[in-house]
Order: sequence, then C-alpha cells, then structure tokens
Amino acid sequence: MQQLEQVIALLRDDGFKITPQRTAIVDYLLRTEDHPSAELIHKVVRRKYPMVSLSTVYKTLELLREKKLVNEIEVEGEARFDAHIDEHINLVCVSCGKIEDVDEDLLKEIQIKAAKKSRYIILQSSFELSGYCSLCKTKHSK
Amino acid sequence: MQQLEQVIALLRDDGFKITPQRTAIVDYLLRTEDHPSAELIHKVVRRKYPMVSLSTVYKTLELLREKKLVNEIEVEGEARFDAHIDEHINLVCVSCGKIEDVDEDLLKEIQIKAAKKSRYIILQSSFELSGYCSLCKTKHSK
DNA sequence: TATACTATTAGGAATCATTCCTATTTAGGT
DNA sequence: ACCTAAATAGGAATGATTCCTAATAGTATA
Repeated sequence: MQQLEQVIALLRDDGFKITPQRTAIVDYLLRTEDHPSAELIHKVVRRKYPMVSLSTVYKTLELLREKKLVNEIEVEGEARFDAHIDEHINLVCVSCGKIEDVDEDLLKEIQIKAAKKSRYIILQSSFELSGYCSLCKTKHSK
Repeated sequence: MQQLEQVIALLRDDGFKITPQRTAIVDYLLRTEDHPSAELIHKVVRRKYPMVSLSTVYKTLELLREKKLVNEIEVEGEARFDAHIDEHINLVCVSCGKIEDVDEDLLKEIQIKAAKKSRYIILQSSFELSGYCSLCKTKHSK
C-alpha cells in the first residue's frame, strides 16, 4: 500500500466520497506494521475521531479490500487486515499472536504451477504458516 | 488420513472411547472427497445416526484436528474439514465453491525458506488459492 | 456377565465477529 | 448556500462456534 494521498486520490477518482472516517482508517493502516482486527482499528481510530462507528470500519475495510488496497487474512476466527499488499507469506506466532510478513519469490512460482495442474484461473492467494516466533521459541524451550 | 480401523485404533490406544458418533463422523470424512463444513457433516451423519448432535460433531472434529487426523481450513467465515492431511494447496472456486487439493513439492521448500528467514519454528502451514475452476471459467468468459 | 466409574453426548443457551437496517448526516457538484 | 445521493452511527439481527449440564453409555474390573 502506498501513501495516504495516493489512496485518497484513487478513491476519489472512483467517485467515492472522502470522509474523515475513511481518511483516518486508511491513515492508520498505512502507518501500522501490525495486522489489526476490525475492532482494534476501531479502537485506535476512535482516539482521534470518537464518532467513528464499528460498522463504518467494516464498510471501509470492505471497500479497501475490493479495491485491493488491503489484504485480509483469517486468524483464529477473526479477520485481520494488512496494508502490505504485495503477495507474501504470513507467519503467525501461536504463542504471542504476533504476525510477520515474509516476502518470497517462490510464491509466484508455486501459484503458476498450481494453476497449470488444476486449470484454475487464480485470483487470490494466501499462505499462512504458524509456529513459534524467535522470541517465543526461546521461552518455550525453557 | 487412513483406513477407518487405523483411526479408530489410534483413538482407542490414546484412551478415547469409541462411540458410534465418532465412528460415523470419521467414516464419512474418510469416504468423502469433499471439504465439508461441520453442519454438512452433521446433516450427512444424521441420515444413518439421527441422534448425533451438532455439538458432538464439533467436539469430534476438534479431537480429530488435535490428533492431526484432519486438516481445517477457513472458507468464507466457515470452517471446512479435510481428511487429506498431507501438506497440500487448497484451491477454492469463487464461483461454484468447489474446493480441490493440489499436492505440491514446492510447499516444503517454501516452508523451509520462510522458517530460515524468519527464525520461526513452523508448526503448521496452509496455502489457499482462490479463482475460477476449469468449469466456471468457461461459463464466466461467455 | 453385571457393576461402577468416567468420558461422552444431546440439546439448548450463550458468545462474539460480522452483517444488516434505517433515520440522520454530510461530501461534493451546481 | 443548496441539493442529492452516498455515507455514517447505532443498534438489532445473523450465524458459526463454544459453553453448560443432566443424562447416557463405553470400558475396565470383579
């Protein structure tokens, strides 16, 4: 995902209205390295804009997802959002819940091979690995 | 996943009781090529054993998941279960909802690389691709 | 084979993320 | 400044999953 101004311009050009709610949500998503849930986004954005409702957060996330401006992954029955939209691998730590991204060129390759074998037209991919992160594996082994 | 008898023996050896409910659920999962939801499993198993409750289906699935006898994936906010436990790629058709498996040796490779880069200890992986299956892509292009 | 003990089950209530609904508000064009 | 459709707030509805508990039934043992 790019700069705030670029995203805003993209939405405006598509005829969407630029509201403070949308701006605040996009701004937060661009700044964070986290993979926040809708609820966390709501909580954080509320600090600056207390009037933002949870349903608006969901609607905005839906819009951003459709516009391919954010990526959505599922962790423990909860949607998590990610402004890092290049294709990548998500690593979920089962101990502390941290999620990291790992870029991986092999992804493209695997996707092409799978498409060939199956004759699917691939639209989206998500690759998730779970385990212990470098910090938690130390604690865990003690 | 293997033969019914093997799974049953495995559970028995672990001290779990072999109930008709568990047997029926495992039997269905072994026979189907589908990736059924808990509700579908419930519906199907009920034909033979009308007394089986949905909560028992969930409990049994949890047990099988813990014992690594089934794999669980998430499709559109719903858990789907798969007795095909070798690591593989799931292909979800966005049009008809069909889910196919594709074995792929690259998976192991990508997992090892990601683990090295991130220093995670990888416990589980899931790779999901979505798009149009061979049938739906024809319809779709018309 | 009958008994006892404990895991398991059925059934329904509770939970909780997400979606839906609608009156009110507001962004952006005129 | 005004108009109008789009967007929002707030709460209700939904639906998959989990939780709860009294009743039931595997299985170890005598």
